[in-house]
Amino acid sequence: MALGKNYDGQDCSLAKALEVIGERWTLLVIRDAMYGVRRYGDFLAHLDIPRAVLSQRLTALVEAGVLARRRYQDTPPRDEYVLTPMGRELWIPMLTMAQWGERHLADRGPRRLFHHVTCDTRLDLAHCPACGRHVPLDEVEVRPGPGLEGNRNDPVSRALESPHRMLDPIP
Amino acid sequence: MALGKNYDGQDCSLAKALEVIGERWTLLVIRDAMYGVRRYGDFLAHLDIPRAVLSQRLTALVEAGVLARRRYQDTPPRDEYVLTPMGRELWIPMLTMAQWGERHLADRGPRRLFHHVTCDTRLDLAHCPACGRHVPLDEVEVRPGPGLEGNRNDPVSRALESPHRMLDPIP
DNA sequence: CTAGCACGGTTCAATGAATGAACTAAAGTG
DNA sequence: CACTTTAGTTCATTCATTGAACCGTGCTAG
Repeated sequence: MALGKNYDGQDCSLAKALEVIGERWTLLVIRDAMYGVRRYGDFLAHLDIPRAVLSQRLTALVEAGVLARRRYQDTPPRDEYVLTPMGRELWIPMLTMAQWGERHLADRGPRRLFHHVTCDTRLDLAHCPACGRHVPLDEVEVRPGPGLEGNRNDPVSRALESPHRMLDPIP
Repeated sequence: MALGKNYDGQDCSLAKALEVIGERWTLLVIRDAMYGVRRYGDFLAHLDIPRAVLSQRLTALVEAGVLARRRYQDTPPRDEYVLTPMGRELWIPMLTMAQWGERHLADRGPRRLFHHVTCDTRLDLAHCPACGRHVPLDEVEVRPGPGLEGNRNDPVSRALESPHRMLDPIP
């Protein structure tokens, strides 16, 4: 196996998934895309990621089919990165992973609460505990939780200090 | 931020979780522990991982509370690595991630099928679709799926060619 | 009693990836 | 025309991963 991101001999779907989303920074880029971040500069400011790494990750995610690059204005020509349906489906692993972190690594309580907007129920796992239905990403709202530090001042952090519908663009 | 595994400014539970489970190889080590792998040599043979990296990951996971190191015989003294309750809870993010990989990256169908042993239902997501209950790891059985290549010959790969109860030690 | 072996590591040089600062380029604005 | 905004690229340095070799403990067979 070469150095780097592949797990060639593994014959395992988890390993295949990790070849796409397992690199450093990648899942945080996708998390931001789920929050509605679409522009290079917004990712950059919210993640504190080296520019070269962000470029590489965005390109790789577009190639993998997780993000799509889309022209949103012509003068000047500007592209944005939005989640594909395949990318949106990462919502469930991401939520369950974040909730695991919340249970075991957050000493001050949850930082963000995810609610099913159609019934206002707080989510746990992938099914809405109230209505039993599977909850798609665009029916979810994030709200600040008691554990949030709020020590950041970029546009994304500020937008997430109030309830925010997932996938809605950041102002 | 230093180079490496931390995401210091993030104030996010997903980032905190990724500091523990986001490094290269780490989730595959945990996957193997869920299959019942416990010994250094078995991890080594199944993962094709450099020895130094495996040592570092096992030590880090023990420090983080995901694995516990336990003496299982005294002559000669031998330790094994087993999942803690905190580690077992990673089951749900791992399953959902693997199923995402299966849906989008496996061209030949699923490699492994996960069934709820109490009702024999194939699992999708974290709730058993038949009985509606949340499915804990020790009620799950893995079975080979049609997409499995079966080109490996270490003890773990061989054990997983027939149905195997999760967490049961590898023979 | 001793040579060999199994297991669970550590050490080390080489290679590749991440980092952060500086630079580039295209296009619009005052 | 100078300046800004956005979205990158380039590059030297630092750090992590790799794979091969080595180490140490305590059996085990002759």
